[in-house]
Amino acid sequence: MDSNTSSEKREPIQPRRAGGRQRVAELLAAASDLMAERGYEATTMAEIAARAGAKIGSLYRFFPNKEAIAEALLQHHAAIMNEEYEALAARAADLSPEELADILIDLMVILYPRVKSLPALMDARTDRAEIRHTSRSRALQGIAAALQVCASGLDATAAQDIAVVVLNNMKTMLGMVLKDVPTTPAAPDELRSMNRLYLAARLGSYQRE
Amino acid sequence: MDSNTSSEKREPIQPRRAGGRQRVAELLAAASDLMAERGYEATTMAEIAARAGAKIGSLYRFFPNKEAIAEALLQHHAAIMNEEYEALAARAADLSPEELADILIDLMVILYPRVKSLPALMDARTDRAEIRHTSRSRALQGIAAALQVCASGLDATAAQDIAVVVLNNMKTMLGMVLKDVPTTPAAPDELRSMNRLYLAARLGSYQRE
DNA sequence: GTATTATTTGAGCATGGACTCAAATACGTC
DNA sequence: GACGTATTTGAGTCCATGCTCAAATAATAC
Repeated sequence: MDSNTSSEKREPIQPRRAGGRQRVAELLAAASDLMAERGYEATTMAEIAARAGAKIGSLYRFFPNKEAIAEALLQHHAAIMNEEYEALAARAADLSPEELADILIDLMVILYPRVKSLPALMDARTDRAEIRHTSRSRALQGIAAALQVCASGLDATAAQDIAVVVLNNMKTMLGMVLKDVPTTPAAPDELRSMNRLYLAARLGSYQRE
Repeated sequence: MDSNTSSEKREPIQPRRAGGRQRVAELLAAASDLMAERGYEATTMAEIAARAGAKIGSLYRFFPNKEAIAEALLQHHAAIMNEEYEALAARAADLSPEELADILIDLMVILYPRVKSLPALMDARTDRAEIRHTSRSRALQGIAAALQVCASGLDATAAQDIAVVVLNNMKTMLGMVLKDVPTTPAAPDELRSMNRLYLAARLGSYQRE
């Protein structure tokens, strides 16, 4: 219906002074917190500015629109996740399936403080399908890689399939811990044990040592 | 900030003619479909009316506000779920843990066509926490009951804990089937086998026969 | 100190969407 | 067919929120 008829997608202005860089950081932090609390849609631009101690105009100086904030946050999250999954693959070699299972199941919980708005952004019903898919793929890839390192001989396809299931377990655990979802006290342990049982069964046959 | 100062919460007008009852049904069906597609927030009252072939004024005759639609839908869903879980408990007695696992894992998928908007309504970030919690509890209770029937001797607390995990597996399966989430083709089978493994391990010891 | 440029400010615009209401119309009943 | 009531209609109100912009202010360079 429209397209790039005239107004080019005005690209974000980069801060050029220390103060500006700090503002950007504060704005992103405020946005991340708010979106984690209320969700993407329910978080207003005015609120973001207010929580960062800035005025709405400052917010729009550095971010052309709300989407841009989401993108910046996802970008940031992606970097952190990459890092973390690489670290995991590095030490997965000398882990038993059970140990790997226990590490994975808590991984999102441990990462959470650094990527608070990730769940809100992944759930949001905007476009942005692309970057969301990328983020998810990266996680799956990271998990699959760790699985393959742990169970050498496991083929890539199976690793992907298992990763999908394990990623869901990780998300479930995060939900339980955040009390997004009311849970019985022992439920996390149940989840942990299911995850362990599953990976032991699925990776057990490939285990060297 | 406000409270019930004056305007009583005008209670919904009940249709008094056949035409009215049909309208209500059409409106609810349209709302359910749209909310399933777009989510609660993103679904507008105008769209709901339009899809039902009605005008906005008709919609507001039978539903005082958007929340009321959500409530009516959840009410409806609750009834269906109750029914289904009772039926399950009735036949759980002569099922092996593995069989029960396989039935449960697909239960949401099978139920889905009749409760399309349930996920959207459970995810929505409105108040309504109460009714949402009720809905979830009912599901957990239903699952726990089936587990206890299948594994007589399983105590109620453990049944609840296991139910929490199984319910999450059910939701995950629904997500996979609906392609809410991109998945490898074999991932559903992985999930199924994990669920079976888990319930077999957890309920196996109690099994009679 | 003066010029230049980055940053801040906040009133205000534009849009969309929840919700209202008085008048018109359809239905049912006698 | 006339009356009463249920239902329909849709233009219009209100308000929240994303976003704009010209003017003020602060930082930096010389």
